Amino acid sequence: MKSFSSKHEEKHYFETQASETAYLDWYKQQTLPKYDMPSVTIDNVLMCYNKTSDQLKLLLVQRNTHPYQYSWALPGGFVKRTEATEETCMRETFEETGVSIDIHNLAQLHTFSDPYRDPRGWVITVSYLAFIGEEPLTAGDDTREAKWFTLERKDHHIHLTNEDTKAHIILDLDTGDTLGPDTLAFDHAKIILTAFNHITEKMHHEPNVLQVLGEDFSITEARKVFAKFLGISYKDIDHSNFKKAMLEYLVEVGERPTGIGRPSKIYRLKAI
Amino acid sequence: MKSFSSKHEEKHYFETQASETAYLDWYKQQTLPKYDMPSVTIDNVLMCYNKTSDQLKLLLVQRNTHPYQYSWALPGGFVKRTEATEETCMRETFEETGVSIDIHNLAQLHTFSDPYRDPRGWVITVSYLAFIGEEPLTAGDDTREAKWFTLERKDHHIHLTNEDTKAHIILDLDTGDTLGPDTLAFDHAKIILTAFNHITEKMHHEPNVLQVLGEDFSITEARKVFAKFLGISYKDIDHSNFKKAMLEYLVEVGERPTGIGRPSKIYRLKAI
DNA sequence: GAAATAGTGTCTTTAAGACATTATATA
DNA sequence: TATATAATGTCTTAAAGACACTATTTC
Repeated sequence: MKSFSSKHEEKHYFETQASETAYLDWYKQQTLPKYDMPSVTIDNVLMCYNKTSDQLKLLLVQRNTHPYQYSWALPGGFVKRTEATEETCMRETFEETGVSIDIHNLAQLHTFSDPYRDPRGWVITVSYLAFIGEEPLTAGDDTREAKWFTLERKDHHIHLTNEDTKAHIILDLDTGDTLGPDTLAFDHAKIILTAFNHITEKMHHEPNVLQVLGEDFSITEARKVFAKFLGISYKDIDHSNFKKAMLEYLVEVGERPTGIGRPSKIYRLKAI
Repeated sequence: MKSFSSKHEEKHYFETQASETAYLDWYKQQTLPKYDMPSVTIDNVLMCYNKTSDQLKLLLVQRNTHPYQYSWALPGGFVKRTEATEETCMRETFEETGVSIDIHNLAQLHTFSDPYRDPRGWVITVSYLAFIGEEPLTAGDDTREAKWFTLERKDHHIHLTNEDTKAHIILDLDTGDTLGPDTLAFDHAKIILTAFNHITEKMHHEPNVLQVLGEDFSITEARKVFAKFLGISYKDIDHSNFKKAMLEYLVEVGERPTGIGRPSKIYRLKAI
């Protein structure tokens, strides 16, 4: 075994002279100076759409402990040692809604790192956006109080409302402020607005939002989803022009009776 | 002072009954279960453009220790307890190039979190993109061996070359593989490609890349920068059409003789 | 047939692109 | 005046949008 006259010489030897394998073996045996490290979490903006009620939905979880007791928060949680953040997002989403999300349907939004964004300490969060095709009947176990909120854009505000709990949260689209009677925990208002703007900007060229409609959907259903993000009536989106623009991203897969009226053709998002 | 019959009861009291201030005071006194926490770093894709040589430049630092000894890496470093990642990026960039970057000229790209992306342990990195208007004569202190690489797009490859060290790195734009004689450390090839694609996709609608030209620049200079990212000659970008499209984002601020030929008008990026 | 819903076709306006012309400098 | 460089103008083509019309269903 090699011997060294000083710790510094040993370090220099392994870092620059030894093989990489030898270096890594040595490195793992060292007691490292304890740097301050942050906790890392993910937060997921999880959306779905209810065709029957024509409502866009966002999942929120009510906090029953400090900090932000009684505020609403995005589903999320701590990243584990062996996970990429995408995997954390999928795991947490499954744990809280029972819904499995394909990794390709997950979009990373932004990493929020204000060192004081969590009053308990240093927590950095990576935010994600996911769409699911159906509203699960029960979102999460009862203890965590996960609820689907209806998301409505009106003027320069986003309204988040939940019938069960009578909760009502209002976000200002321009300033990012929370105005409603109820509140969002941490910087989750910022995350939700980031997600909303992300979708609204990109949907015309990458209409992944339509995943909220499930596998198959009609042009009119797609118009309804778009209208939610634009804060207008779906009738203000011209069927013909919309179809012309969207057809680039869709494949026709059949036809479906629509109750009264002419049956609608049904489409599917093209695989990218 | 309040007393509790069990630790659990105490926890429950502070989390749900006490005031938030009381909760936080209590929380900070607790010895917390040591969760595994990652180190968090930033990596900065720092670009500039040399008008004289018409070359796009990217800053890389050669590693002289394991792991990835002798490979080239993006400038970056560990996030400190009191910093947002943007601040870390600005600090590290200043330390390594002497250049101060305005926070508004920093764009967050993506957070890379593969738990095994660093052979030494768990390191999550937040990547940034920054443009600086001038190529500093000396990039960083000598010990860290920071060098400006010329970035050239040819066919489906990106060539990174440095004259001093004769280093040459080739990246495949389609697969993301590193092909050249020299190599990039960690997943930095992926980060550079993310940055390159980010710029190329967005420059027509948000021409922040033009910050590499400094405050004031001509239409032709802007065409030359765009051409670098498209891998074509600037003459293949029609002056008239390009100006028509860009004028939306520019303000005319004067005129400048160009040596031979008609003087060019000079422009500045509109403040958003 | 009336009402409801969806799909198709046409015309207008606007933006994108190709290309030709004009303007201002230097040698 | 020739040449280099940059700016401007015109024409063509393609995309975006407004609007009218046709098709298929239920009551």
